[in-house]
Amino acid sequence: MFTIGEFSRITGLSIKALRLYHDRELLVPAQTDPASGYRIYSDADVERAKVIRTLRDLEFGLDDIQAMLTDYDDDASLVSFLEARQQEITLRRTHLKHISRELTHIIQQEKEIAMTLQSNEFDVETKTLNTELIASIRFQGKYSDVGPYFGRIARNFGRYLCGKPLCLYHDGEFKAEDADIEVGFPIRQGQSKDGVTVSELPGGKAVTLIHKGPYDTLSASYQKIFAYTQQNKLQTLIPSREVYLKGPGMILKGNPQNYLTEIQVLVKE
Amino acid sequence: MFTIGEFSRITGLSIKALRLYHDRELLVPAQTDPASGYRIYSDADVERAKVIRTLRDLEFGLDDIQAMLTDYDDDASLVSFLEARQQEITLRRTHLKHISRELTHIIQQEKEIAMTLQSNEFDVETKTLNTELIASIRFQGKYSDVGPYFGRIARNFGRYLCGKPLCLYHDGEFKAEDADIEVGFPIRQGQSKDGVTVSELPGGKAVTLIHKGPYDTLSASYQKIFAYTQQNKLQTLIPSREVYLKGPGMILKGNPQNYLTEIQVLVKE
DNA sequence: CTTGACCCTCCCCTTGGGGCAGCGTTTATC
DNA sequence: GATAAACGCTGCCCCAAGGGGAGGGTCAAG
Repeated sequence: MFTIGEFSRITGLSIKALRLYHDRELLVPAQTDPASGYRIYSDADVERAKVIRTLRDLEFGLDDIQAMLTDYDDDASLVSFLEARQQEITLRRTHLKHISRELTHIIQQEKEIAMTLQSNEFDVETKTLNTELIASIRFQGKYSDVGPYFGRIARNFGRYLCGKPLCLYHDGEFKAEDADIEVGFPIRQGQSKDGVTVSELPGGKAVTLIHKGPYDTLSASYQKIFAYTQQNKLQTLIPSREVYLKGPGMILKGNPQNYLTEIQVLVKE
Repeated sequence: MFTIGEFSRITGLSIKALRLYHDRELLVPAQTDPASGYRIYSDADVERAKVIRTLRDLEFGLDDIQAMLTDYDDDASLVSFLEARQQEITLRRTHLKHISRELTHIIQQEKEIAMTLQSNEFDVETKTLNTELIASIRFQGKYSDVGPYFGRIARNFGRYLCGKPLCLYHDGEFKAEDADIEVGFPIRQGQSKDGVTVSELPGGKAVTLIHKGPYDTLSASYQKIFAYTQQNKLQTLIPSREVYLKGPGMILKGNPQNYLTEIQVLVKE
């Protein structure tokens, strides 16, 4: 016969838990001293407590445990309970897996951006771009209309995205109203569908500059780029490209002063 | 401007949740009609609500979300939060994985037993046993001492177990007190360690009988077996074996009347 | 007799809302 | 203008499985 403290140490169940189980009639001590109210547990109670602990470790609810202990005396009859629990846990696990993947994705994105921020001095550079596979939508409209198009591509190709969103400007001049804009994402693979075109974006020699700040100050960076191309007698090609290295985040909108946009202009070699 | 009901439909957050977030000052509506107390939400509130929803979908707590929205305006600064959450989720996932494995194990065991129960008529049979790799402990003592030895083997070889527990009786006669008993489990692989010996249990022609009932009635089944061997002029070998197909379950003790024990006695061929 | 360890009951707290009662407001319809 | 349906408000209790603590009784040793 054990006091509740001893019993707690034996079974690994907290005193609070034991009192709760007594209340719920899940584990009623063999005796209760009527005078003092002290609970006195027996060896048989130890057995039952161990069973309860096992089931709690499997994260069954107290009500389930109650039912299992009341109605059954054999593991075989518990199989349906176990299978139900198994299924719940599987569901929960896949859900957590999704969350985990999502988090990993966001974290990785942010880390890449942090590296770009550190390593770059935001000067005009000349580099060779690789040909990329992109999923894109081309439309006529205003720049501010791009949001939903990005959303549509992301929904259709979410699993295959492998880079930052970008815009191609097919006009040779600036147009506020009726611009010929193509929005897209680099993807690993995929087929055109639902109005989204999968195509190869050709690479080549390009003059690039990373612009830091809100989108409405991009023109200053364009000026730098074109100053550079003229100075170096480079002939620019259209479409020009903007790669949105860091814009509004996955969660927060962020400070536009910290947005990073790489402007890429292909030039004749 | 939206009423709480409209806002709820827009954001996918329940009215109850919205009122709670207001209480907690996590999402305070743009205005509150002083006369009626009606909450009136703005477009800016929609943005904030979406952020909150995203974070809730990642199963952040309201307090965490509060902190994230109060102190930061950029995803980059959330990375430490995200990583902490990531780690919690990983922990939780591995825990659930353990539970899931445990459940699968129990369920599978019980299903095997259920099949044995259906397909067998509990008659004396002659069959050929395969050689098995077992992890075992041999000791001198009483039958009732076996429990802890099984526990020790299971702890050391838990991952490699691939069959039912068994006992080998090395005495040629019945001994109550100082029997020479070897307890073991079939395993897939492993090395001797911590007093547990890994060895090959030789197979061969055997006379077997599945005994149904508590262990103290095993003698009746032994009697049947030896009656059979004598009748068929078979010479029995020691050690004899008991394989505990169904004993006390992983969770419940079960009804001893339903215990199943296969007695195996090798015979000379 | 005291002291410290142990035990009791009772109440509040946790998370993220759900449900309901009781009452007020808005809006459309008659 | 009246009325009813739909919508909104606050306030209270509820969930699971205990944890924390207050206030008070009990037990064993010194």
